[in-house]
Amino acid sequence: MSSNLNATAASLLGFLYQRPWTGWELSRAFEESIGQFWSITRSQIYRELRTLAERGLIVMGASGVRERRECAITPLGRAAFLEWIARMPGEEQIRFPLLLTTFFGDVVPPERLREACAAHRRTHAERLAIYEQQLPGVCAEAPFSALALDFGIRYERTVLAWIDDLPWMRDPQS
Amino acid sequence: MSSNLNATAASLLGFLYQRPWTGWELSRAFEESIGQFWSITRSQIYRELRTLAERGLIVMGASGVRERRECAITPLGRAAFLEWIARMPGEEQIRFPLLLTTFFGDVVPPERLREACAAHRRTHAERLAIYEQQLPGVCAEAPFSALALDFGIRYERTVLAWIDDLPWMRDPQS
DNA sequence: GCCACCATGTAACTGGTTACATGATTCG
DNA sequence: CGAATCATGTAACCAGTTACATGGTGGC
Repeated sequence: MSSNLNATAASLLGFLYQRPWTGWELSRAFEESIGQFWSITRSQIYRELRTLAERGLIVMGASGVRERRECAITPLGRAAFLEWIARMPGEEQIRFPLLLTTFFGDVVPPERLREACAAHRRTHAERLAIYEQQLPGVCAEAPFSALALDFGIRYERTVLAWIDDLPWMRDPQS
Repeated sequence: MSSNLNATAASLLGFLYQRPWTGWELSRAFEESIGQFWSITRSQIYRELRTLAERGLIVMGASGVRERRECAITPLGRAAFLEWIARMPGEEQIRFPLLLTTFFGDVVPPERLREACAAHRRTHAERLAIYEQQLPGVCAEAPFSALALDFGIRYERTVLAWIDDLPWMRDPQS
């Protein structure tokens, strides 16, 4: 078969594997689960859903209220997903602007470095708190998701520790 | 001014800030330094260099041997870079296929999970070793780069620890 | 002097983001 | 009932990737 799925389309199939969803619901589901490590925008979701439908991997129901349409996976779609998910996953890809700021830090005013790091620290601390709060529930209900969530927790802790150890975040005056 | 630089173009200016480079050299420089956390391909480099030249932020020298052209930053380019680098950096973005595999792991044959994790473990261990070997030199020569490298080291250790704690990597038989 | 490999670049395609439009719902 | 907000989707643009072309260089 060698279904030419891209990872974004495939992960949509992953959700659809369990039950039908609308585009909007999929968007929310991503945001609330794997979104931090596989982010996609709504526009992309709708586009991929369209092409999945064209290829017969899903079927789209009739428009309900407000153009809302449920998408359901087909047997062909199930087969394509199972094939995709069992393949060797590619390398991760990270784009971390704060690391660019650090890398070129010798031309950045130290006060800006401190501000930027402090701001990032806050959002990472918040995310960590949310993850930790979610963990017990997810562990009980979706053990595989919990393993991904565990990565998130470890990742956020790593980022926080790194920020805290930056020279301009430790010295009272740098 | 509000120079509309994207992060990729801006980081090229960051290298050019110090001295002239050719496109090829920039590509190597990225790979060997920040590439893991801000990867760009050669095609992109050439395209961005062209538009930077059109906007007067760099000048491109005459073709030397084999079409090779040195690019040099202009005063306008310097100003644009300084402005860009002092702005608040955006959120990081991660796309980690192995996490998708894990997230949807309940439909993946355990043996495949083990293989995939083992393969990733190897490449992450290799990267960690390289980073650790580079650290002393970088610390001495480019302290800001060393801080970014330190993030890389912490990150790789986190990934390795996470993989090692996955249930299918610990149990003798899962 | 030929073969393999390294260096240099472009073009076309695919995927991701931003901006916009508009129809339901809710709440004061 | 009017304003604010939530839900739903499209279109256009921009960034990133893949595939290709071709000219030097170095080793045998």
